Amino acid sequence: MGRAPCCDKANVKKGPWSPEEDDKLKSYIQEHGTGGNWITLPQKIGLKRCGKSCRLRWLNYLRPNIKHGGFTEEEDNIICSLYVTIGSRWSVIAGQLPGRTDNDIKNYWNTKLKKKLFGKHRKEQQLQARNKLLASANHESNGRRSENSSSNLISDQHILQPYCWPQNIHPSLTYTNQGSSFNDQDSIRKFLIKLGGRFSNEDDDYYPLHDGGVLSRQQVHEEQQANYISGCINSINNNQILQYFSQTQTNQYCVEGVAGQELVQGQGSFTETTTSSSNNNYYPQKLSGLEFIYGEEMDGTICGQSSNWGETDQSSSSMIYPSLVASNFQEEKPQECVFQELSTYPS
DNA sequence: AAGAACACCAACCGCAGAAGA
DNA sequence: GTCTTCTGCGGTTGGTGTTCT
Repeated sequence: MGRAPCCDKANVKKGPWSPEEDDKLKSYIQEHGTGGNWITLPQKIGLKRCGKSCRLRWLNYLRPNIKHGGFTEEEDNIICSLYVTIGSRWSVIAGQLPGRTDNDIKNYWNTKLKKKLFGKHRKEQQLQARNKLLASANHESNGRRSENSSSNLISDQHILQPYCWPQNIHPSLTYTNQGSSFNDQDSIRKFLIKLGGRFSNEDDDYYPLHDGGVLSRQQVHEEQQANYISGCINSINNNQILQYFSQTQTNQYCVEGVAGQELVQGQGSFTETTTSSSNNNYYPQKLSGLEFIYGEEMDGTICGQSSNWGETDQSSSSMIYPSLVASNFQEEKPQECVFQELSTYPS
């Protein structure tokens, strides 16, 4: 059985709101509140609008103390930092910026901030990578002939400089493994707490579960990494990986956000995965909006999983991504293989 | 001056989770 | 426990304005 529509779509007006409609909605809500039911609200005030549309209009535009445009540098920094940490959770990010709406921040990120931060940088990187590839190709054609050109291409690419996240996004957010870097979960948590303390109690070393239980930070850390890796390599189950964790040092190259996001990073460069919060699995998936870091032509292969992000031409991509190939795993020492790759990339 | 390309942003859509019957 | 309804969220679309050729 399909879900009933929230409104009669034939009888609702779409498109831009008129000043009259704005006035009706604003004055009603200011006088009576929403009444806890957006669906019936438009009928009450005689608006031929969908309840969802009214809600959106109110939240994004009519609500008092809404700021539009004119983002400050400090706000830019906060948005960037949070995006790196928690991904595209615009409502959470908006919660840290009073007067800003998630829609506004989302638009701002997609249209301006992304380009501001990476546009020029990326072009330079791509040009550099392309030149090196050309030089490498010339060298090959003049000298030795490769038996397997594709594998050599990949290894050559690994020599190239990968995309680097700008170091000046936020003073407390760096990608080195030294000093006050953002290289562990505590740092991220402290940073988020500093921004507003919405995420957790500073003294809290335990993560609440839906069933009322708790997980220690270490347990969460291990489970997330295990889920992540098992998501990469389907043939290895979580328990095997957790077992590995219990026997070895935690991999220091996995940096987790509070909500299961991970930045798998190396020295001054990183690759990114995000997780599906909806089903509590920590499987990598597309992190929308960061293709510019990887390169537009990236084929969506994350740790050996292809996720059909779009058409690609791998040979033209200047993105260096640490590929954890499943077949490697299925051989003799699977766990060592993945951790070796993670911990040594990029060399 | 005109058309194309690009940028911006308000609004829509569909999905998932929460709440209630 | 199941179904329905509502809310909130993030991704996407499409209209409009601006810049480029």
